[in-house]
Amino acid sequence: MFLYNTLGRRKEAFTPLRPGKATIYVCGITAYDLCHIGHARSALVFDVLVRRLRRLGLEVLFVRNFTDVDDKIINRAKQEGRDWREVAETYMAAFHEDMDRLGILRADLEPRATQHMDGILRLCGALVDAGKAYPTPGGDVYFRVRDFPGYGGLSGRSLDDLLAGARVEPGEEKEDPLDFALWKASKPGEPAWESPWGPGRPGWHIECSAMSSPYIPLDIHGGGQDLIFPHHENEIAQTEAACGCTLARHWMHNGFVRIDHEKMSKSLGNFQTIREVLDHYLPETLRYFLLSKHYRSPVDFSSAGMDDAERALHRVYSCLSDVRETLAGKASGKSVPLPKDVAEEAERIPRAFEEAMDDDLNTAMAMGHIFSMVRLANRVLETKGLRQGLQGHALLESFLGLMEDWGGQLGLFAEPPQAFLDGLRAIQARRAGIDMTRVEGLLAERLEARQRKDFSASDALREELQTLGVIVRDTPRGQTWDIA
RNA sequence: GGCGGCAUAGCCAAGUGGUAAGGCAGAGGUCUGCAAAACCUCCAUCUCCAGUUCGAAUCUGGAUGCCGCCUCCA
Repeated sequence: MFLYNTLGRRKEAFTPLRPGKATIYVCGITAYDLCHIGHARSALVFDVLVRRLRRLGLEVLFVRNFTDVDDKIINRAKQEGRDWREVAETYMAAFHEDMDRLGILRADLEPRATQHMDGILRLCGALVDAGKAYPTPGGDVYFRVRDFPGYGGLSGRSLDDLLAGARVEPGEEKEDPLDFALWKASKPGEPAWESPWGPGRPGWHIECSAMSSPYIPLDIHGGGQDLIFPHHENEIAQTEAACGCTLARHWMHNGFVRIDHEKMSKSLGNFQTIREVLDHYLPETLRYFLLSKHYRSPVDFSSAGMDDAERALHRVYSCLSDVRETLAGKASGKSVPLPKDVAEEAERIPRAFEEAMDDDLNTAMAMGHIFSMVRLANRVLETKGLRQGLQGHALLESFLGLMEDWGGQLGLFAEPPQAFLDGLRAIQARRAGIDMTRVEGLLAERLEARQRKDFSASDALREELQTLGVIVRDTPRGQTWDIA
């Protein structure tokens, strides 16, 4: 499998340090608010990575932390007059709830910063003892950036570049503007832990160093692209300065979700929470939407894009439904050879899917192969002789197997097809504000008209339904419908 | 100002040297009582300019536009 490594900025063959095992650490959220779609994307990318590596037979240890003590949490707690711990608990629970709905697998370990204070203090102490960090009279501890030779390696910046943008906040007692805080003295009323430098709390970066240190060297360390600098750069400096070894061999960073061409973020206020989106769309639609682009590219979130995703999913699930129905019916048992191109495609596509997934997790391309497979299945379904014949039947059987495998890797297509299609119609109807009682009445009327073979009445009803936004379809098994 | 990324059809989106996957939308056809779905066919030379090469969307240089990081951020 080839993965793009931010360290070195190129695709590299991924070979875990210990054969057959992979250790992955991904930066999770700071628990101070509801998650938005950007968080969903990050979680999703690494969810698919883990699924893929497991599918390849690797034993994966997947760690995703929670930052549960931080300025933002403290501020939120102050605003709401709540305890900061309660705020953190609330939003960690919300994270789980939202991610579970999106079918994102739970991490094997979910360390929290507050549970790792010993490790954090040990790490700070070791860095201070080694002269790589220093306490200030005010009780802060800073990391000496200039003493760490590789600093800037991940983000591709030189110390001079960084100096131009560096600034010192009033009240900070840094030796050098580049230095960053490992430990912050607490103000009265703020969460505080005892330390050799007085009561304080950890800086953001050191938390991750402490939480990941039991597992280093990591095979893969991941997060959003906005974490490359300074978070991951600092994490590398702290961990590697303290232990003298490599923090992670492979760094993966997902691209942003944008709205109107701008990064979706809390500070810009242009975000949509996962919950808001799931009020209007099925979780699988969001999942499909996000996976239909490559994980390193930015993706523009829009309702038009989500509507497209719905139609695409509809196509897949309709096909799955038709295939299942055909397989449940009778087969002729006759040998009816597949058209040559169908047979060849059926041979080629599964390989192509694997290649796409192994090429830096190219889910967008993999999705293309899935649709090519769907077309093949539909072609077989198209002709009676073919779908009931031995070879066609076998192809449809293997199609279902492949879709289960592929869907399992992407976290898609796992619903019973009819249930999915029903759910899709329901949410679309709700979104369009369609009066379902009325629709059902008209559908019943039309059914009767058709039984009477009164086609003009039936067609009139179909038109009426159409103006309501409902498309009616007549199939060998009767009348079915969809939201336009 | 420093560093980095992106620019592919009406929309979304793959494709890193060999002549443009896939989805949505559109046109024509098959099927259908008529439709719809499905299937078949059609629909781009890849922002611009200049190079390298037998050959470039893919490499190099330049231009233009957009975005990100440099401050909390997935």
